[in-house]
Amino acid sequence: MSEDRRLMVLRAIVQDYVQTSEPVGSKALVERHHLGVSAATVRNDMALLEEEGLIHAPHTSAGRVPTDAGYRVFVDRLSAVKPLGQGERRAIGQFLQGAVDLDDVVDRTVRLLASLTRQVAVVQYPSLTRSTVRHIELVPMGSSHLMIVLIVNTGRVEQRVVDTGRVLTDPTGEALVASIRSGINEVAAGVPFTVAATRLRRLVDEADDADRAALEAVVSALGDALVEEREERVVLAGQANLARAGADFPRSIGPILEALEEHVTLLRLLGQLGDDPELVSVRIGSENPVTGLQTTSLVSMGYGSGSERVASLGVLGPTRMDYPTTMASVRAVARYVTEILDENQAT
Amino acid sequence: MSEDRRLMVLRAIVQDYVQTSEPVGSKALVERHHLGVSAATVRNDMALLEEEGLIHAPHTSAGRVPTDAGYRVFVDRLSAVKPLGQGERRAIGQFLQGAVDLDDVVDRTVRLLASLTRQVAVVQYPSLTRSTVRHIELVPMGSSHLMIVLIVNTGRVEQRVVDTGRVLTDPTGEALVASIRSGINEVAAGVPFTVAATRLRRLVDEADDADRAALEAVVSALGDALVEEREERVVLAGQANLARAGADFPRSIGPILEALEEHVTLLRLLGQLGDDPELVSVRIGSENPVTGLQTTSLVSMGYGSGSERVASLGVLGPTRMDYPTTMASVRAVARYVTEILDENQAT
DNA sequence: ACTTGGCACTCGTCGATCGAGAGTGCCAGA
DNA sequence: TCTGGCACTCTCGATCGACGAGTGCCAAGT
Repeated sequence: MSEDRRLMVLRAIVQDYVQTSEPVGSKALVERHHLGVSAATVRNDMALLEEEGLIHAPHTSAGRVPTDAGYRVFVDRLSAVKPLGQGERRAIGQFLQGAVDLDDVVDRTVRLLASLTRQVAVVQYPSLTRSTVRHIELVPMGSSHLMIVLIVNTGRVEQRVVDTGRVLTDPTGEALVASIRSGINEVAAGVPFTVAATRLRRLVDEADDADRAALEAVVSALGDALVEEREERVVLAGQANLARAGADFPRSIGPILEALEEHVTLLRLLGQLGDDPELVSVRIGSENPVTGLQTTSLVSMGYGSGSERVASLGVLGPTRMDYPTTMASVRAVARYVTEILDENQAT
Repeated sequence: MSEDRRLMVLRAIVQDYVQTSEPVGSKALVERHHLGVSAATVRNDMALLEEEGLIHAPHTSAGRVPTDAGYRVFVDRLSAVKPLGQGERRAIGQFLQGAVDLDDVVDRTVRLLASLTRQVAVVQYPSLTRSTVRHIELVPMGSSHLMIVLIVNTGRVEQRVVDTGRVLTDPTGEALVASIRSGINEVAAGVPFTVAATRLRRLVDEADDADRAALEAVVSALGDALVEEREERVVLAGQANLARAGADFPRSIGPILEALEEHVTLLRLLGQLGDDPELVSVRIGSENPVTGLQTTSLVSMGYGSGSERVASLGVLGPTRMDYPTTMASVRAVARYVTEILDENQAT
């Protein structure tokens, strides 16, 4: 009857199984945890847990293994996110502190996360669409080409080259470039991408006929950059950790590696977070819609400037993972990266 | 005695083994290739080849398998690089043509190479140190900070933020920024990195005391960017192909994945090319100095603007690979990428 | 109404044995 | 120098049986 004890048993099973990676039997359980009841009682509880679909026996005479649903209950009701040790927190800070630009921050973050959790780490680049324009620079190239450099508040830089169809090297041309430069920065600097895109379009409509063509070329290239999908990028690290945990994957790790190369679906996955951005999101095994990742769990969290989450990062591993510790690491790293980005962004 | 025939036998062994991935015996050989001699004769040749260390029998009563040295001879003396089919060439062109900036070129290239060869592809970013400065832009941020944007002739962009320690928002400050901008571009634009670095340093020495500090801050940040090691980056794709070829790797693919995450050593490896930049370089198995990659072969080639090779790309796979086809793909892609970069660079 | 010890039963694992098949090395003859 | 023949070796896969872990259920205890 005691539901409480049944959950204690579930928790014990998860913990033991995570540690030993072998199906856990009733006898081993009562030996390693002081549950205050006998093995036979535990067996009865196990039978119930199996009926509820929380655990499962690989074959008649082996111990029990948690199902995806079992891990779900464990994560939701039976575990607390372990705070990280002092040393680890300091290590995170030091490792990320030395980053020199945004690429470097992302690079260091993903490696840090991989080595901390010993799993595959995934970090999404801060998304442009939710970002703001910091500055747009125009650099003449050759006689009629302009290189457009778009600088984003997260520190990211995008560039494009366009042909204006006009000679820009004479005084008139130089004046034109200067006027376009100041014009677009006036309406777009400091403004979120979506707003900037519409304002720039309006700017073109209002322009003199004479300069319209050149301005139009610049704005349309910028528009591409502002909405472009390619901007959504992810970086991975720690794939080797999959091989180490090879025994956890029934059908070899090939399909998992394949799924990891589909950056587009990975991004979609990372984008689906829970409601509360301060919370770590966990997707377990078959909860996961992506083919190939259904034997894995994804622990992820948003990060980025202040309360606005601009991107996500996370960790992917076997469903048999140490959730409390992994969740702690992911959360700590996400918070740290957010801090770093805030500092860099401080105008 | 006939050395020629012995080499024919070696070639046949390599071809069959690559295709079937099973040790090849004398009988199978005479059936599949018309060598004009009997199985017994082939056996004698095999015994000699084994003495020379070119082939090797996994156990007493199995067929023979080429050794690393055997593959070496095959690559050097027994194979011609197969030209690619018309369709493939066109596919390469189309796939790379749509690239929008340097990141995109590299990204597409690595994916293309991976899917073409069905192996792990490695592409090095065009190295900065062998590149030239196209333009340097300065963007004020806040009251005393400057963002420095360095634009490289390959299309790459680097940026840094420095604190000049001066107020830049008043007229004096704006003039200072303008003068620094024109000063550094005058000496550095269009110039190779190494030269630019020394010229910039001289510029600082000659500056007025009043503006020296601000200029110095800018130049020292630029100096960092010009020599920085982080600039050396590689991108990978196709790791999943390792898993597919899993049977080829005696000790699981873990160590290989680990080695692939050591970007620094990967870069060193890619940097070691043969003398002739037009030639594809092949490093086979144990020829490879990196721990973990000694069961793999690396097929690589330099690429980049015109005759100056600025970086390398390649493919990593099991020693049992189809060398002629792989070499053809690598060479074709390298040439195409070179072309694309040349176009983009055309001033 | 739970809990507990006991016991029969089920299966998967491990190791040994064995036969089949593939391939070799060597020899004697052309 | 090549060829056919033949004895030998070694791996691979299947079969078998003992072993052990773990369960499910039952009857007795609290």
